[in-house]
Amino acid sequence: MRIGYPCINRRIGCTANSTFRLNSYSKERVRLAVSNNLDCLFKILKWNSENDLRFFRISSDIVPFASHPVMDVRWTHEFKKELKLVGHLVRQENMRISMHPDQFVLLNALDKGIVQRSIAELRYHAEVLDAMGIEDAAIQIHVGGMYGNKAGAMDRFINTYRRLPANVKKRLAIENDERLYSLADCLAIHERTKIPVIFDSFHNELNGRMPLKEAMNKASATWGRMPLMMDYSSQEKGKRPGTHAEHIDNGHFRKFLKEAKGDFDLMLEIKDKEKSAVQALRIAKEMGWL
DNA sequence: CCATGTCAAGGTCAC
DNA sequence: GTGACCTTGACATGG
Repeated sequence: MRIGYPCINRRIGCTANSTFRLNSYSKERVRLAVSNNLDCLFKILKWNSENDLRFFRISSDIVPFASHPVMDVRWTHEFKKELKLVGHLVRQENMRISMHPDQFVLLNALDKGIVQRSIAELRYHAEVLDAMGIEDAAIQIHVGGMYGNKAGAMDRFINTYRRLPANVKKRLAIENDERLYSLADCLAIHERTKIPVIFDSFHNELNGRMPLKEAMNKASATWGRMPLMMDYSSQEKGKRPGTHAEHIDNGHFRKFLKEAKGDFDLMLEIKDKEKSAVQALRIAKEMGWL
């Protein structure tokens, strides 16, 4: 099992997701941001490997505005060396990588323009991973909207998926969300497409509520010989249901690990990031998971 | 220098 | 049909 956290490290004093306003766009701003982001990403991954955290989500802001028409920097070319360096470290330290384009990527939108922009955004994510030479990372997305007809929306998702470029397709994974598409829905899409399903245990508690063992078994089966990729969180007390915890809830986490089964990599979607990840790692080691 | 409003992109739900 | 909310840090501006 590998344990990790998404995008941001609060301890080492740099960020790999710096961006700027579209209004302030210039070639120089892009170069400055990308240079800073790649430099910091390398430092974070280095810190992670030294702390035995071997799962990390690279921020979609690593190259700001990459899929926007305004982009006019050939960043894959200009930062070739730095991108390769990251990939080298990832392979050397046996780390697993994911990326998670946000809510604007909707492969099943009714509007063709939205679908086109979504595909462009996915292409960008695949280009980052191509340039790093990381073939087996996941680009994780949700199924999308319902548009008043879930079956139709799922059909549209599948049809668009089939037309995606190969470098996107080989990395795309879908994740159950907390309101619209449950794990069962994602598994149904897997049946028709073979897309791997990332299991989010917190979302499953809010939507679907498939028993944990069954959920993990079924999601695992979608990954073939690769370990299941999982997102984990717990409810922040006193906040709207669905709010991610500020700190890891030790009791909840131990209970989860007691029930969990199989070979999986775990991403802690908890707000204090590497702090909780370090603690989770300690607990998992205590309980004999690694 | 600090406080506050704002940020590429969409969808859903309550009213 | 309109506005709040999702979710989040940090950019950017105005005082």
